[in-house]
Amino acid sequence: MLVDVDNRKKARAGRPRGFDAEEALEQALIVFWRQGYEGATLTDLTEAMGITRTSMYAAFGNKEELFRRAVDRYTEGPGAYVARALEEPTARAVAAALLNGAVRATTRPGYPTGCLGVQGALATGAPGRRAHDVLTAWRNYGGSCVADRFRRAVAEGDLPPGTDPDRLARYLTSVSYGISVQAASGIGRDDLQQVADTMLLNWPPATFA
Amino acid sequence: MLVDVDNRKKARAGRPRGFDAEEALEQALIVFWRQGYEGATLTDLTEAMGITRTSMYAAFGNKEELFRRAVDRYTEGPGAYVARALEEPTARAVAAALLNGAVRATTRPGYPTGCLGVQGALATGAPGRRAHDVLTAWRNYGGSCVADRFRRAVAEGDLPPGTDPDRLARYLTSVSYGISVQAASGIGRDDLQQVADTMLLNWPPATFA
DNA sequence: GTGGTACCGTACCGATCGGTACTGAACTGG
DNA sequence: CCAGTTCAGTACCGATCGGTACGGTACCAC
Repeated sequence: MLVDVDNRKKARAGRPRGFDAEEALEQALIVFWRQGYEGATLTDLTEAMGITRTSMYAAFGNKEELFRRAVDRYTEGPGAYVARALEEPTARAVAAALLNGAVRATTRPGYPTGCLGVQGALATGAPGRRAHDVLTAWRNYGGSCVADRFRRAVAEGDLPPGTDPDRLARYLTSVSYGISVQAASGIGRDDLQQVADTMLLNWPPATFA
Repeated sequence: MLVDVDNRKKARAGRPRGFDAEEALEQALIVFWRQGYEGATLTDLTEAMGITRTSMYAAFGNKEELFRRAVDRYTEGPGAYVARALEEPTARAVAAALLNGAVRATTRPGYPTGCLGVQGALATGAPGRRAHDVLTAWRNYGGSCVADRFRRAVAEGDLPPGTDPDRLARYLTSVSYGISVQAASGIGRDDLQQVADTMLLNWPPATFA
């Protein structure tokens, strides 16, 4: 496969693509989000994307690659609150942004409830193993970023000395994932916000060894 | 279909069943647990159960019914800690039993990681909708039982007056579901126990307003 | 024994799975 | 214009999906 080094506006030879790949990916993302990797069939996906199977395979490779691309888009779109949260100036603000962001992202009107990173491929058969691994890595990477952020907070005196940043990060992300599961169960935004608020009211939690 | 009113030891006419239905159900439970409803094929299930498709359909009806039976067995087996937790004498003991039970059940050696009730059918396509609904109801029922237990605790003065039992239950179950997701991500038992311990160290959480 | 009944295994069902070969059509560079 | 390239739609691929028809077998009541 030739690498398209110059992928700017310069028109390539041949018939130009007849659909917006980003918009199509957005629709695929929504299907994966609502139905999970295994529950989303090629027919479901391409119908939502408004293109044929052939066009999908030409543009994205295969179902697995499409899923990967959808996860990337999710990370930069509905899941972007995570990266933004990590840039907050204090550990408390990080926790608040993460929890409030989770509540909003998992109950966004017009979008599926819950979190793609949680429900996209939590338990799968053999054909979905790759997707499962992708999301497991996605979750664990996110958790490690939070841990790193808290490590810095401890070093900066922003968190009590002796705080275990890994433990605190795991606790925080657990609540975040719990919110996602509750959202997928149909719990409303206000009730989930109470969960987030409850955690923030008790922040930072005692964690003495 | 005739209802088998007298299903006790009295031998029915015809050739007796050549396998242990309970043991077969246990194996099916494990497959559903690890692969989810949609990810578990009839071939996966029957091979694990050690019986043919015909025997499975004769004994359990169809895949959906088998899943329901597996969920029931899960509730009475690995998930029995929930019912036991609700019988603890204090709200704190309830929370401790629930969290410790979740940690142990989701990281049981020889069993799949995570919780069947969470990962069995969190996001599905149309064919898995029933399974999805079954587990959503399962989770919400469990949550309502915890809320009822906390309502009693408030009435008994076991929790601070003004405590919102629904809110507290949602918070607790969220952490429990979060533990399940983390377990499915491969987080080990010790690390998950820290999550449970962290919550218990901060119990009961402040929930004013 | 004999008839009736339920279990078991094979072999198969239509439908759908993810993925592709092939045929034109639409465009660019020369 | 023409040659070369890429896109799109149809029609199809083998494999597998959940589910079943059917014939043989093992057991019970009588």
